[in-house]
Amino acid sequence: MTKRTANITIRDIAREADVSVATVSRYLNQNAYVSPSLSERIQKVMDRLDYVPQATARQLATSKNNTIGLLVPNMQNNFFAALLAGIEQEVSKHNFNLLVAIGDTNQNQRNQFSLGSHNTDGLLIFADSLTDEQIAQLYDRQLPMVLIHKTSTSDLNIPTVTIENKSATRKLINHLIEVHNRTQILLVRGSEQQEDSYWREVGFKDALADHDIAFDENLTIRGSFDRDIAYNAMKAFLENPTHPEFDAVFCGDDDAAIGIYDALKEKNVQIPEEVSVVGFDDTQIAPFLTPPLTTVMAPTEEVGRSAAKQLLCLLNGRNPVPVTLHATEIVLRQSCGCSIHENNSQNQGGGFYKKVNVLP
Amino acid sequence: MTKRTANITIRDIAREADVSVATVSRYLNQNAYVSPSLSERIQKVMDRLDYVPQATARQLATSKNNTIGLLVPNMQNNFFAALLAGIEQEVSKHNFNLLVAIGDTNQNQRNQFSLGSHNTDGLLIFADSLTDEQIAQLYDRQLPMVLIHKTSTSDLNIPTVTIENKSATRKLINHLIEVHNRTQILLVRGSEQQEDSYWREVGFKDALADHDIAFDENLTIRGSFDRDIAYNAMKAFLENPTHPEFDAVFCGDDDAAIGIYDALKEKNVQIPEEVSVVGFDDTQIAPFLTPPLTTVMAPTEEVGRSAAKQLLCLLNGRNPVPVTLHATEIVLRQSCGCSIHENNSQNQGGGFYKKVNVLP
DNA sequence: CTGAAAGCGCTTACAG
DNA sequence: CTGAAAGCGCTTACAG
Repeated sequence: MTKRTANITIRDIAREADVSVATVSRYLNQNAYVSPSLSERIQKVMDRLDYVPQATARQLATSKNNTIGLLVPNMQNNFFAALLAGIEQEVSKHNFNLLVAIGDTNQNQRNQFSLGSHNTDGLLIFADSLTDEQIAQLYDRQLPMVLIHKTSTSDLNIPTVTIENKSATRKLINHLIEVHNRTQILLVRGSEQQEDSYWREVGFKDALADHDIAFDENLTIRGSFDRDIAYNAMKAFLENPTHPEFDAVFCGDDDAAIGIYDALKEKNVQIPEEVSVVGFDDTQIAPFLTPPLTTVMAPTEEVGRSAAKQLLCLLNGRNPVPVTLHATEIVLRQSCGCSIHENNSQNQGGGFYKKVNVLP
Repeated sequence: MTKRTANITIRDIAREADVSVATVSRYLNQNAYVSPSLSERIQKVMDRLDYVPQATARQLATSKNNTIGLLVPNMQNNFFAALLAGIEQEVSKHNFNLLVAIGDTNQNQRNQFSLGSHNTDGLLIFADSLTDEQIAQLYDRQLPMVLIHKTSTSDLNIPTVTIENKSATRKLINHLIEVHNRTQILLVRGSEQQEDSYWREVGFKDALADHDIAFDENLTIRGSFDRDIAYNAMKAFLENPTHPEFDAVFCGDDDAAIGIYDALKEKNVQIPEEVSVVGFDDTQIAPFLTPPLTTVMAPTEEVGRSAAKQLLCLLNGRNPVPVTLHATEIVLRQSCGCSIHENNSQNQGGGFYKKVNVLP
């Protein structure tokens, strides 16, 4: 066992500098005037002894952890890295630490979360990492929280940071209908609890309604935001001899789109000539699919940053914004049927717009 | 300020259950026999008061943080999510917490790291997140550490978990030479400090030597493991009217390959007809490039898991493996010139081998 | 401006 | 098997 050498403590510093521990503490935290001569003596000793204050002791004394926790359901989906990057940036800027837990993994027997008020000052909760009951439980314990891509049930008062799903989807589907004359659009549903799926579906239906197209339950499949599930669902759909005709697919998200592409290609369905395909998120991979995926750009890193900001707000006793809704924009690439007149077909990973020439 | 309600403590439990705090503590930690009747009383009170032990107090008393820290230089590169997933999995399995810090962000004035013995029991350090001096400094403080994709300087004794770079690269380049008759292969160098780059370059040279091809310094460019840097370097190379001819590019890693693709396509260089391109890592994006990228599969999630394992080993006083070298394998897709006889060209994100038909 | 002392909420020898 | 008490390393009223 790597026994840690007896730590040098604030008491050692105090003794060597011939001051009280209180003074050392004050110098350390810069929260009270300490005379220059003492300051200098203290600093010298700290340098000499290579002193680092013990976070735990400070936390216990102040009952602040200086740490926030992030809870995500898994790490599959492509945009997690972006979310984390945004969060970490903001969190470390304010000298907080970031504890990360992946929901799936932490199904403790005792229904006790690995992250909570015992080890964090507050939690960032992504989508359905936690059930509503679990969230309510933490809320009862007064744990500061911010929800990401999910709004809190109406009786609770938890700030939310999410993206505009509905109108972007509507615009995207309208593009399919108006520009590419698609009318039989297959909807790949996300998981039911997922709020993003819900609003995307609403936007989808709005677009149909805009053009007096009846929503057809037969033109839906259950896909979740998962590549393989989407692949299998699409495959099953295509292999059903009585499946209705369709001329486009709205995938729910980009990861699902990957599975949809595979299933379609396997059956030699041409994208976009026979069937337009569109996704949502504009993850890193979208511009690299063949054909490049038309989708909706979600500013995920920004979402991460602003969620962290809201939580920090809460921790500082300032009033957070109840709902932060980040704007999204459709990104036209070729999978909808649009064509491109530049030849550097890949140099735009970041979700930038392309100069497109719309072809019906 | 969301004042936390006065916490219920072990003392409350003890009082209500009419036992001593020592007994509650023992029951909590299951580290000494507590009679069934007391146990029951304690459990009841804990349930009733909804008690959660305060991690900080426990940490201070035991001088264990039950937390390990992960340091990464940035989050750009695609494989970070996989690494993190592997680490979190292992760490949470052992009921440890995971603190994440991104190196770039934390350049504190005082040369004090946000992660260290003051808030973690040990550190997982990815590649060159820290300088050798910084590592040495932490080592002096006896902080348990494991290096990932980097070996420790010979005077220190820090376990390393990394991948086999050299022989895989050699095999990859030999494939280019032997199967596709490439002889003028451009080397896109990674950053100098990066050990992966170093060994890949050695493997590259070995392959040339295998075929008595002289290594040509003019056939190298400085690329780093970064898409944009690689793009610009490749572009500059191509625009130099006196640039030497080349018939293949070894990109250093997959991210760089993306930039190389862009630069090549911009100049209408056909991949792989005119120039073969190969990468390293087999990140999620590799099979989706056009043409799909031939590369080397690095088991990143596994690397994460095993790094965490070694650190946990260290923390438990058991002897860690000094160097864990994970095997890698070349993955043939089309960018080298191989062709494929299946039509589902994308349904293999995970880095599986394809059934390939080798064409010279 | 500085210090002595109590306290944060646990754990763990030491007794019995 | 259980309890009383000291201690982990800080912070922060309270005095002076």
